[in-house]
Formats: sequence, C-alpha cells, structure tokens
Amino acid sequence: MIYDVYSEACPTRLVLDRLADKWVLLVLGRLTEGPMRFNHLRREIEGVSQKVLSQTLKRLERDGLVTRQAFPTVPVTVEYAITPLGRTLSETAQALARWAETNIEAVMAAQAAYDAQAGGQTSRATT
Amino acid sequence: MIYDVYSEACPTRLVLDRLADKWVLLVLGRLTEGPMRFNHLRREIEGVSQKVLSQTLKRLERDGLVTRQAFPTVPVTVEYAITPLGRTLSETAQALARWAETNIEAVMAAQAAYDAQAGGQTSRATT
DNA sequence: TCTACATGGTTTCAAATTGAAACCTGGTTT
DNA sequence: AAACCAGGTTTCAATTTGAAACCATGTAGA
Repeated sequence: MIYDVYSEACPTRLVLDRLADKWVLLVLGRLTEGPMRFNHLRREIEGVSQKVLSQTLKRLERDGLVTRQAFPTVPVTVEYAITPLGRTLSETAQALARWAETNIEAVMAAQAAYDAQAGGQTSRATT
Repeated sequence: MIYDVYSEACPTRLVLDRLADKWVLLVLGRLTEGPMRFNHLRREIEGVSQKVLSQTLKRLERDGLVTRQAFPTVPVTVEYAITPLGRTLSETAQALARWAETNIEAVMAAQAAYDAQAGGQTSRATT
C-alpha cells in the first residue's frame, strides 16, 4: 500500500494536518529535552492558552507521540514525555523552528521589498 | 540579536505560524520539482480550494519563498516557482510530509489503542 | 451569433476553529 | 474562612476556513 499526502483521501493527510501546527512543533521541541509538567510547558511556550495546550497534548497522546503520566502528589502532578515515535519526528519538527530563527531576517526583508513595491498594485504581467 | 520561537513577541513566531501549515508544505514540496501553473498546482494538491491556494501563494510570494510570473498568452498563464530561499526550506518541509507517509501506520495503531482503551474514560492516575 | 469552456482569480456566507477569560475540583497553607 | 496551588473544562465572541458562486478575458464550436 502506497501512501501519498497529495491525495485527498489519504490518511496521511490527517496526520500531516495535525503535525503542521505551530503548537505541536513547539511542544515536541520542548519535550525532546525531557519530560515536563503541564504548567511548566505552559510557561515555556509563551502565548499558548490552557485550552489549546490541553487539546494539543491530548491529540499528541492519542497519536502516540507523547505519554501522559499523573502522580498522586499533593496537588496532582502530571508529566508529559515524548515517546520513541515522537522522537523520530522531533528532529524534523525542530528543524522547521530553527529555519524560522535562521531565516527570519531574509523573510522580513522580502516582505518589506514586496510591500514597498508591489504591495497594493494589481498584478502587472511581464510589463 | 537572538531570535527564539518560544518567545511570544519574537517575529519568528509569525514565520513559524505561516510555515506550519499543511498547504504551505504541500505547495513547497511540489514547486521543488520545478515551476508550475496555478491550475496545475490545484490539480496536483487534491482538496485545496482556489481561494486557499491563491492566498497561500500570495503569502509565500510576499515571504520571498516563491515567485509569480504571468505570461500574456492566450488564456493568461501564471507560473509559480520556488526561490533559492524557499529551496533552503523545502527539504525540511518535505521531511514532514515524508514522516507522515512513513509513520502513518504507527500513528493509526496508536490511535486505535488509545480509543479502545482509554478513549472515553476519565484520566485514571497511575492506577 | 449564441453558447460553452479555459485560465486565474475574487467574493460571499455559513460553519468550524481559536483564544481570552471565567470557572471547577481537590487539597494546603495563612 | 480566604486565598492559592495544579491541571484542567466551559463559555462565548471573533477570527479563519472552505464550498460554491461569480467575474474578466479570450477561443472554439454549433
């Protein structure tokens, strides 16, 4: 059986759609360093809301990319960790984040050039 | 100046958010093979609507990742091509798509296991 | 001439997704 | 008792999405 993300009905589409998410990439990147508690993750990944972090982790758990373990400590402690399967992905996931950090200046320069020149214009063809 | 995608205010966040998109990854993957016309891309990338493809390409152009060239042929021909900057990204972008294709079965198995066992349950801690 | 079709889009509008903020459930310290 | 911790869920308004319709231009067919 051959899978192809370019085919609409292919189940890989569902997976790709899930991975291609800012929060997923950031969560996996952090968990690569080691297990982490919910609120710790929340503080590390600035700007993520509780709801979204909760949903993201739940999906990642279902997909077998992270595990969730609760400890019956004083206030309950919940620790999330990356699985071996998740680890095979995190390298690639982090590469995207690193690309953004490395190439942000080139992208911003391109945006400035685009906005300055063709910004509001209607597309002129080969004029 | 140090950029960090984990910081809320960092401009790399905007870039990461743009890249972390299913359609962006698929478009870049296809354009890596060579320039392509609008409707050709639309047919290759099954399931993408005209509006979304149009928006995606416009953003990628502004970000300096693809170029748009219109030819005054019979029905106008518009060709999109990847830029050198875009090419530095496409390797990574495609790696995500390939990961999905390679690991889809492991993911589906994990989902089935999760649904069968803990699916509707309330989280039981370390029981 | 009237209809139909091709390219490359934009517009419209209902439906799904998101995010901020409030709330909840224990249990603990002050 | 009031307030705070962890780890969530719920609520609701606003943004984003997607399907479908429309538009401009030009060609070919009946």
